Amino acid sequence: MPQLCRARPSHALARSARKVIEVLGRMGDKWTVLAIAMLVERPRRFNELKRMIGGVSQQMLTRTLKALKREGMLTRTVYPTIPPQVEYGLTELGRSLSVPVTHLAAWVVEHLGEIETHRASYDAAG
Amino acid sequence: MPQLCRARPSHALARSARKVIEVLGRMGDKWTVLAIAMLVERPRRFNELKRMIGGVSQQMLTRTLKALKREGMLTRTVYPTIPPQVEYGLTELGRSLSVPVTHLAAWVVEHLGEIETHRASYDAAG
DNA sequence: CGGTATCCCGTTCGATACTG
DNA sequence: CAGTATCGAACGGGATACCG
Repeated sequence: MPQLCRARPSHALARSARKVIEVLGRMGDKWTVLAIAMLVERPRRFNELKRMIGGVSQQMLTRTLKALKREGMLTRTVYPTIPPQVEYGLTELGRSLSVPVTHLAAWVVEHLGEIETHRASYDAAG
Repeated sequence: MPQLCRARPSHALARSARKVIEVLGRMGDKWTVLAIAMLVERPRRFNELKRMIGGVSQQMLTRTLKALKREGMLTRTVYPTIPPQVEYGLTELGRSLSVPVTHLAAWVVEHLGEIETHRASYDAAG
């Protein structure tokens, strides 16, 4: 693990900063994390994902999946049936990413109450 | 830890999804992660952070720090000297967040080459 | 079914200038 | 030094309609 937790962690991060935040930015892409999370269990079809996530437009889901495929996070398998089927699944890279992402998501879930308390008191009093 | 890695992880995530992705979105906020990373070592002053991060506008850094303060991730200490000094430091909450964030950043650093390879071949051939 | 194309609005963000 | 104010440019992202 390229030293991030070593002597001067900030510098190690700063060095690869641009590229890292770019990829990290994708995690913030509203749907990326959810899409990955939905696929941890098993591969799923397009509309299946759309239903599960809920509130995502067809276009945004398409964009998200395409971006993830571009980065080698998931596979896209087309079954030339009628009507056509397209199945998305995590690659090994995507599966490996899902680990730290899940941990981060777990942290958020765990501390959500605390965060909202802070927000409330900040907004109320400053 | 509200079950995220249990039987049906996707559903557990989907339930708190909206709020989680909102907070997770902040991680994607271009500079949030970097700001947190820069403060892991020790508290720092505004322009010190600005210099370290590099490429961030004064306004965006202000916004980022304000948002993080609002969520209780960091403290803001004003020393009424002339010229004024303002020091930012991680709270316990922020420090606890820095753990999974650092892991995720480490994952990105570790797999950056792989990701870029995928992107290149995707862009070249499709 | 699983997309792509088009339009259009709100927000984001950088640059610049000004304040305490 | 550490902000706030204001202004455009760029982008994200929804709605809709159409294609293979």
